[in-house]
Amino acid sequence: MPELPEAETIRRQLLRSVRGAVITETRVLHRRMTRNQPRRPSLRALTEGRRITDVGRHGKMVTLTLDPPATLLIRLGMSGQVLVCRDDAPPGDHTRVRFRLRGGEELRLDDMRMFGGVQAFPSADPAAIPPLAALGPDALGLDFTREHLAATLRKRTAPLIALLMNQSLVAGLGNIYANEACFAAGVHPLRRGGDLRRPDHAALHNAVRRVLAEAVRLRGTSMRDGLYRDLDGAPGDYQRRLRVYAREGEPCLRCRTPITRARHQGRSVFFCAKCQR
DNA sequence: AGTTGGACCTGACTGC
DNA sequence: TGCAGTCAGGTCCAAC
Repeated sequence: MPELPEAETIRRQLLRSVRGAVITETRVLHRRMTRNQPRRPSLRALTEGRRITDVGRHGKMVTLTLDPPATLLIRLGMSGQVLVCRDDAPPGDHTRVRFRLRGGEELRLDDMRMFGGVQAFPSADPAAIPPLAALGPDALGLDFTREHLAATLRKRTAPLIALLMNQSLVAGLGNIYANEACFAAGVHPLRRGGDLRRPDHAALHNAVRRVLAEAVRLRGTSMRDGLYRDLDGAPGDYQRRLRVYAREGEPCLRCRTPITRARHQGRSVFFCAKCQR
């Protein structure tokens, strides 16, 4: 599932493969993918004829900086896949948006479930791009400090797992890494945010960074449903390192207690009832 | 303002 | 074999 590590893997590969390329033609194969784009300026007007000068990321969002100045925002949703291929390669069943590049290549967004999307803005300044400005600090960025985490959780009554996945508080965590970070910190994911104490903040902050950094190193997590693939079509390797996610009933790797699965707001929450308090 | 629950979306899987 | 039901989850929106 595309969370920060998967988005970062794609960002790095895009940087190598499309930086410097000029978009010559933009085609939207399914309208849902551009549901957030205003009629004017249109996606086409903001992308065609512009050069990709940089590829960035904030949380789970991938940004292509264009020249003349504009920004193309890519959200992977839960089944989004970015591909770079020849522009004459036939589109797949789930190919949704195609950006033809000068020189015969093409940047594509495939997305079976269409929770993802693309949106372009007439500025290269992140502060001028509302979806980016609404995000909290990137979970691997310098602004995500232990103090920020503590202030964020203070007085909150929602469960920790929900707060960690709230992108306006800290950007980059989805269900998999939020569950893994809670385990690594030894904190129960359903505790109210405001109930955490200073040692919890320190452990959790440390755990978030450690888990995400390791997942980036292993190029993300690909579960059995096979939805996440990188730019080359290769799966990530972090699924081998999962310690609680999707391990209901299996022994905790620290204490052998069977992992518990609970439900919160329709999402699965995984934890060790003995190691996480 | 913070929190909660449903809707969106499609393919894989399960049980009868 | 076929079909209905369930599950997965990022994000947005309405309701409390």
